[in-house]
Amino acid sequence: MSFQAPKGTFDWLPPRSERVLAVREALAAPLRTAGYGYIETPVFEDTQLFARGVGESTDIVTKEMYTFADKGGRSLTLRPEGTASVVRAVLQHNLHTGQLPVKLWYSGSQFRYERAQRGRYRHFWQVGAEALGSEDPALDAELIVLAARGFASLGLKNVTLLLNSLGDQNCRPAYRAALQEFLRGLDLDEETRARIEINPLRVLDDRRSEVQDQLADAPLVVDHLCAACKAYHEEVRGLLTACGVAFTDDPRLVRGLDYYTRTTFEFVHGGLGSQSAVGGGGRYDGLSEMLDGPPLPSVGWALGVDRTFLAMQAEGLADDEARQRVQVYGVPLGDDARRRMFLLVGELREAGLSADMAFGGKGLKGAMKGADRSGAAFALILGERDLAAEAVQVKDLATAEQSEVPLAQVVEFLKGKVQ
RNA sequence: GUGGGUGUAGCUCAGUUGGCAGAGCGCCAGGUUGUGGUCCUGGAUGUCGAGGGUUCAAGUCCCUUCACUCACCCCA
Repeated sequence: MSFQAPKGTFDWLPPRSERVLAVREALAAPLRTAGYGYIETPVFEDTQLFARGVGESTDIVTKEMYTFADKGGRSLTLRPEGTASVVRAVLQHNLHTGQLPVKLWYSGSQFRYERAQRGRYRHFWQVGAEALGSEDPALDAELIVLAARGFASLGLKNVTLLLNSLGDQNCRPAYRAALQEFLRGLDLDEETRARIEINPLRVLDDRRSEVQDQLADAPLVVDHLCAACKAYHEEVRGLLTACGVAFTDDPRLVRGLDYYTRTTFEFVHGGLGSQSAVGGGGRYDGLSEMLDGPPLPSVGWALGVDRTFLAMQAEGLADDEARQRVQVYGVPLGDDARRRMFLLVGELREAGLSADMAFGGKGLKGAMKGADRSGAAFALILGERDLAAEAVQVKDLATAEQSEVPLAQVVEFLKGKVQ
């Protein structure tokens, strides 16, 4: 085997792929009921969009982007996340000049150049939602509730919601300074010391115990929120509680992208190997301006499709048993019968039944095996004798009962039997 | 970018002090020349990841390399 999927990528194969498709649909379904419109944006964008939107100091931008030059010399990057693209599209097409908020959802591939491990790949899939142009705690709460509904609809029981507020341009600078002062006094490696100056909040997110052990007395954002941010955060918390959505306050939750303000949240699960997040998001009131747009306070999230599937596997919700692929399976004997069966299978499909047939000139036994493996409820056996009689043998594969049905009536006959 | 583990049949994996390349599952065929699932019988499939070295002899020992995987960093 000379070719294989590129490093850090993988293929979804049946029957698992069908379940992943269903996961994607289930995560998106609540958004459709809440007035979110579907948006598709290019898989690649101007590199600067992500550099400015995601943040120059983030790991995503400094080392995880798939960046390449096209034949025109433009620097393009495969999207590492969806929000920057959506904001760019909204600004480009002036969607924000209509009624606000603009509510959009998307679903698709994302790319990050990382060392792959369980739950973390170079090519992965997200379902995302964004509500742009409105500063309303109910909108933050709505999105969180919709995500929680999506996970719940898949049967997931062990998804936990972590919630925090990062403050805004009024209160964050003072907090940031206080945190920096604290962090500078710690014993940290060079890379982390550099991070203190660029994005000190992310030091709080470090999972290494030698770092965490020193952070016990670190100043927390919650203690530095201004009155407006505090009130906003309380409102979000109150709405979630009223909706019956459980959450855990996590004052250390900061997330890795630079654009977040106020509300941040993460849905975590224990079944993802060393990863924990199945989804996450937050408010990004300043992003539009970073991308040369007008002030456009917004909130959004992205849920990891493949990570959600891992979580389902961990909870025993993703059995690999093959499903029924078709309802009816044709078993032709001989060339004349094969031509007639080809037409019959087409008629069945036109009539709304799913149907397949044996291909490749298999013998009867092999064709019957095919019928069995297709999961079909009925096999249609057609040989020379049946053609002469203008009839087909209809075999119930569960009971092994077989009856002869005139070819002219078999479609109606099966419509009555199946479903 | 850094560290650990693993590479043998389509899949999951055995393979002893270096001595004929194996099992289970799957696949194909036959038992049944017009009947699947169960059962019985038979069959095919290998660059033992790749390259080099030691040896009479290497899947096994040594070196190099590649891939996969898990973990760190970080994140969905």
